[in-house]
Parts: sequence; C-alpha cells; structure tokens
Amino acid sequence: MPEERLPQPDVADIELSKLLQALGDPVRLHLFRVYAEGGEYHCSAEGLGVDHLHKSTVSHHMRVMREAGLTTTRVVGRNRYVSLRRGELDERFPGLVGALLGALEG
Amino acid sequence: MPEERLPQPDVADIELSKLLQALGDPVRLHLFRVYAEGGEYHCSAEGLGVDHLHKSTVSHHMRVMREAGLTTTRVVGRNRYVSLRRGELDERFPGLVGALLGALEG
DNA sequence: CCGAATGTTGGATAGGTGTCAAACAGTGCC
DNA sequence: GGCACTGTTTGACACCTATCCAACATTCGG
Repeated sequence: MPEERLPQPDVADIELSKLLQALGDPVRLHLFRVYAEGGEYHCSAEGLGVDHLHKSTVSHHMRVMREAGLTTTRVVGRNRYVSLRRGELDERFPGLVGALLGALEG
Repeated sequence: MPEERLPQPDVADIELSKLLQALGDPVRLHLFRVYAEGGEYHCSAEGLGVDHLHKSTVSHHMRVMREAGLTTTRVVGRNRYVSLRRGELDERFPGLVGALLGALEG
C-alpha cells in the first residue's frame, strides 16, 4: 500500500497570509522551530514542549499548520509523523523560513 | 514643540508571534507591502488600496500594526503619517522583512 | 467662530479561535 | 477477542477580531 498522507495544499496554493496567521500563535511558532530542526515527530513525541496542552488542542494546532502548508503528515499505523515542508517552502518563499528561524534564535 | 508619535513598542520588546499575527491578515499584509515602498502615508491617502473599508476599520488595522511594532506613526496636525520601521526591524530580525517582501512579489 | 476634514473611540454584531472534555475510530499487542 | 494506545472529531465555552456605524475630538481654513 502506498504511503498515506493527510490532505495538504499544493505548494502553489499556499497563501502567505494564511501561513503567517498559522505562525502568529506562540504554540505553533514553537512547533515550527522544533520541526525545523529536521526529522519527523509524532504528535505525542517528547521534546515537543506541548505537554501542558490537551491532546486535542495539539491535534488542532497541527491541523492548522498542515492546512496552511507548513507541514506534511505521514500516516503510519496509529501514528502521524509530522515534518516541515522545508524544501517546498524554500522554493516558494526563498529565504523566508531561514529568516524566521533566525528571528526565533535571536 | 517636539515631534509627536503615537505609542509604539521598543524594538527589543517586539514579539515575533505578535508581528506575524499582525501580518496574518490580508488587509494588513497589503498595507505592509505598500509601506515597504518607503515614505509616509496618512490614513486616507489614495493608493493605499483600502478604499472599500470604513475609516474606523483602517484605523483599527493601523493600530494593530503599530502595536505589533511594524509601523511608526507621526502626528502632524490632524494627519497621522505612518511608515514602516524598516531599519529597526532589519536590525532585530535580519532578512525577515526582505524575505516577506520577496514572498509577496512572487 | 463655524464648518469641513482627519482620525479615534465605543457599541454592536457576526464569525473566528484556543482550550478542554468526552466520545469516537483505527491500530497494535497479548 | 479484548484492551491499551494514538490521534481525530464534536461540543462547549470564553475570548478575540474584523467590520460597520454613530458620536466625538482635534485641527485647519474661511
């Protein structure tokens, strides 16, 4: 069976205002930084720094990020592996992700 | 009398999540692009592209942008001249404004 | 002084949002 | 089959927000 992914917008359909709105929340901005370190994270992974939030709240935030085009979600069994669409974002908005990460580190 | 400005956060106090939230609205993202062309604009200036909105709505958007740290507002008589805090933003978040503008032009 | 112009403020309203809780669905394990 | 685990969905709730309108404050020009 082919690898299954949750629905996500095509790169060309990503709207900048929706992307920025998705990042305009402290929790999602934090997740963005974590995802940017590379690799995949399932929703209950430790080190995400969202332990204080209800699992349904985390699920909500991940959906917002995915629908904004920031992340992609691979479904494996009962886990969903989330990762940043770094390559596609860099292609569509050159330098943006890098500048955002730099701003987060500052 | 010294030049008067509306209250605005100090550069060091600008929060990235608030800045992104301010830009996460189509109207304000449009204003951001216009302001980035340089110069000052008073609220009823033509060419702002917000003619379809009520003046109080425009006033609201400008306040959000100012309080997020994006813009500065100089008060002259009954006019308020708004401009992007480009230099300070570049100092605090290097490359971010440029990447955003590039993303808007793409 | 009076009227026109520029914005701001407050109310009203409809819709969006972040959060939790409970119920549900699918999956893996014994 | 039955239970635990992972995550989604729905509802509820409080809060925020984008918009318009009306009223107001301030300022400029006769």
